[in-house]
Amino acid sequence: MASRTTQILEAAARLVARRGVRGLRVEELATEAGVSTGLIYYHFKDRTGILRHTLEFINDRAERYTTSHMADAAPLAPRAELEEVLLLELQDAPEVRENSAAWGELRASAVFDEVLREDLARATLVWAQEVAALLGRVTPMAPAPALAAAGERLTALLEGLSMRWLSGGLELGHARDLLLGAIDAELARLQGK
Amino acid sequence: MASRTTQILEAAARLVARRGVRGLRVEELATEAGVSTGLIYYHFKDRTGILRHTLEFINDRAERYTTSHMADAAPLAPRAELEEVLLLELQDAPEVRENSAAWGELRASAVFDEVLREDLARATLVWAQEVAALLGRVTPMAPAPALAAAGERLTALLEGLSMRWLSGGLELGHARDLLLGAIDAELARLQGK
DNA sequence: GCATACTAACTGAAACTTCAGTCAATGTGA
DNA sequence: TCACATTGACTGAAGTTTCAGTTAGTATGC
Repeated sequence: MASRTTQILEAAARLVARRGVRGLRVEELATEAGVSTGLIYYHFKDRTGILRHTLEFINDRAERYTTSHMADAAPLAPRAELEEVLLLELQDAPEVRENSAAWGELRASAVFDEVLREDLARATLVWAQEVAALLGRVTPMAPAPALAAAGERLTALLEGLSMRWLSGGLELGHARDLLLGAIDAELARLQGK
Repeated sequence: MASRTTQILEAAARLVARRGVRGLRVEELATEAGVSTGLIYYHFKDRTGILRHTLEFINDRAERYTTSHMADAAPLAPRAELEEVLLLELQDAPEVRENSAAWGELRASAVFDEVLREDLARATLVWAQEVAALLGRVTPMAPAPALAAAGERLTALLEGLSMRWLSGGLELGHARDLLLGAIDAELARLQGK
């Protein structure tokens, strides 16, 4: 059984995905988590603290479901693995959608909230580096800075596509095709150079 | 001279860019617009109404802003023009920053607000098509669907980079380099095919 | 009996909304 | 031309609501 803290964070992630960071009310969070408002403040310093931990939680959860695939029986070819890791974020599974929505909200909120920035920037960096590492396994001869740049571009693109998908401007399948095209373009560039 | 309603909406757009949708205070809006709080409610039903009209206003302005640029008949080489149009959104000028921030807020809000979606999707489409047209002038032999896809990718990437820039996770110069790299990759792909 | 976990009820400030009333401009009838 | 009536734009303060955060007190396990 999940700890109280986890239970609250799960509810927060759910709520952020449903109502947005802007729409997250502490009292509503308490109801969603099935606890009192006081308990929220017992476990978290303040609303911003809730948000910061929610971001961390979402990030950990995303990492878990991306890396858990890596433990699968069949070891994939580097490129297939790269594609799978990136496409994982573009699926209509409730948890994935929730993660993407919450991530987008936190990104948008960080524009106006200093406190969220550092954690977000670090998480983004780690993510981009992971993608860069995967790219490196596909094109081992490519120089590190080029890999890093490609990793940043692919993750930034994925965020952009994800927002369009969630805001209803882009079909999921089309978003996936666009992302695959970008992977193709980046790899061609890395190999050609 | 702008009408009172427009004057209020301009102030609201400014404030949304500065403080975010959640940070928009009616009293602060009144001050920014140089009117009384009462007048806000004389012209708009309630806070939600202000927001709805403001986002619509931003959306219209963004659409006008991009398309008016094409009328310049700038004597630039196709590729230079393409780069200029895209890099326009990544500048530290107050007006650009305001537009980008407001657009990001609009995009994020649309995830939770049905009403905003349709207009947003249309503006996005127009923008992506404009970029596709510019790409087509650089690589006239490229098939239309490939151009359209590249236009969608570049604009989505730009949105993603813009958000990272505004949320403090990316230096402006680096964002510009990344975008130029993506243009390079897309053009290489269009020509190579 | 002490620490940890937890709740219900409450507080205060911030912010949304309303409203009674002012003001300038524009009819309108004699 | 002048007095009076009407209207739309507008103000600022009072009224009301919302919400993050607090507190006092209770249960539970060690």
